[in-house]
Amino acid sequence: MFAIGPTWTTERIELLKSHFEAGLSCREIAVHIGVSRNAVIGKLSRLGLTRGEFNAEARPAKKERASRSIPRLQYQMLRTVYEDGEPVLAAPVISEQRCSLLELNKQRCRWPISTPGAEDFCFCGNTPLEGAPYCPGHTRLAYRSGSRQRVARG
DNA sequence: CCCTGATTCGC
DNA sequence: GCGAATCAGG
Repeated sequence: MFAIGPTWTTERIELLKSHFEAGLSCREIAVHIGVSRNAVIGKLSRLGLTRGEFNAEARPAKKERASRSIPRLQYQMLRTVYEDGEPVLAAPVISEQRCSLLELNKQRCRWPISTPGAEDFCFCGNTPLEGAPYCPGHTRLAYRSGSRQRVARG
């Protein structure tokens, strides 16, 4: 396949901004592009596209960060090493009704089927849940509630 | 308890 | 500059 050298290419950045402006969460953007959530946030911050960047201030140091203190960090790390042990993989959700942005409607799952450098920017287009922007399968992935997206299930 | 956003540090 | 780690809030 195509070996991706540079992490953030122009297409990747455009995709990042597109999804960011589309209202997608950093985690969703990350999983869509194929990078980590922090990578997306880091790049966004570097690009100056942070969502809380209205004023160039108003948030210097609300409570002062006591250097590298390790208060409740341990439990988070334990959770990570116990639960997470594998990278996030794309979901094998069957999207036969893929559609373009123009064809995207309320009756279409708006899951960005986009590849870094792909010419065919499409969406899932499946029937979404009531009140949900994604279809049941993608909703499960987008909002990993109840069970994590660990195992990929069709 | 889990997730999301933003900042900071290390490479 | 990129990514992971860390902190803080919802």
